[in-house]
Amino acid sequence: MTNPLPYRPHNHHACVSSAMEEAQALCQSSGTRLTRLRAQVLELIWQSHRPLGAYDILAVLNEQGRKAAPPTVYRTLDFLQSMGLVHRIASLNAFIGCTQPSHSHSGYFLICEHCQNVLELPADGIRQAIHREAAEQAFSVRESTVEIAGTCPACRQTQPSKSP
Amino acid sequence: MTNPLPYRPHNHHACVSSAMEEAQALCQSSGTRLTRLRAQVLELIWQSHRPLGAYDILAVLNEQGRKAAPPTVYRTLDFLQSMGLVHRIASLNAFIGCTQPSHSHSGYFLICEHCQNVLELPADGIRQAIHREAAEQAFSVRESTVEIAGTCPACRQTQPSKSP
DNA sequence: CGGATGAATGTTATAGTGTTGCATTATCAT
DNA sequence: ATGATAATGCAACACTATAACATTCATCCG
Repeated sequence: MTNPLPYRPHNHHACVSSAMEEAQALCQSSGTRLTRLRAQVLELIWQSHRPLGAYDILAVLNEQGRKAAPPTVYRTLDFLQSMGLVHRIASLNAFIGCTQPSHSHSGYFLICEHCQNVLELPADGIRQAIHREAAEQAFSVRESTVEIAGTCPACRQTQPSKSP
Repeated sequence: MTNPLPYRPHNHHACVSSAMEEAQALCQSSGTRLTRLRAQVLELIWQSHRPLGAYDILAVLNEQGRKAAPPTVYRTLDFLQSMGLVHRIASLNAFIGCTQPSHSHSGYFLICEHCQNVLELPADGIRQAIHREAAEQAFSVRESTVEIAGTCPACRQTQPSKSP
């Protein structure tokens, strides 16, 4: 029904393993530990290019034989977020792997409402616009949430129109 | 402790009543009904320039003698949102009055993490940047969520620095 | 007026999301 | 090894939101 891969085609296996390697390196250099649980959760998230809910992750962990309860998942997600390895998408109550974990940044997302794929944007233009508008209000920005819902190019072709 | 008024000073009573009048007019012209309950909820929201949770609203309604349960509040909020009279702030699970109900638009918000006041921006610059970046990805935008958390000018003066 | 109709609200129950607090286990440096 | 610290297990709970059905309210038409 919906495509498990992002609409921008790529080698998914390579994409996951390179993300895992990058995560490992990041944790080493920061003196934190990418434990088995954390790696497991990160990999789950990366295997899906669409956002996963905390309870989705929980269910998979339990299928995999680990006895996990909600706090386990949320703590793990907190860690991964603090490392910049995953982002939380507030409008979906869900989590997605960060494509640029090395750079500290807020996430800017294009969310397809048809196939649920999410594309993370570098979004320098948006960031600049935000800081410009904030500056006009003398507001100092800590973090910005930008979540753009709509239709990705692939789905627009498949479902070209909804007009009556 | 925290200031119940927005950091941009204004005549709050007038601001609330003009919002209520505008809401009344909007509903009349669209053939919908601004019932007592709906007006009550909208006024509650407007009286606070900070976002209110659905259960905050519920509590006040019950204090005011109405026997309300969650669906009552959520349905009312759905109506007010569909009229563009209030916005939901996803990152806070809370609701705030819309300052431009006549224009259809997404909300762009500056959220002060210290005093909880929220300022809604017209944000043409941000909107343009979003559409430009989306267009580059051939993504068609339906709705965008922009929620900028940080410190408002008033709070920056009060709590000038958190650096050690 | 009075009944029919549809919109709005009341009511009960439940689903979904996230947190607190404390017990236990694993890891690491001495 | 041992003691300190980080990570995970576990139980209970708080907060946010929706489903399904019953009742009340407003309006329109005869």
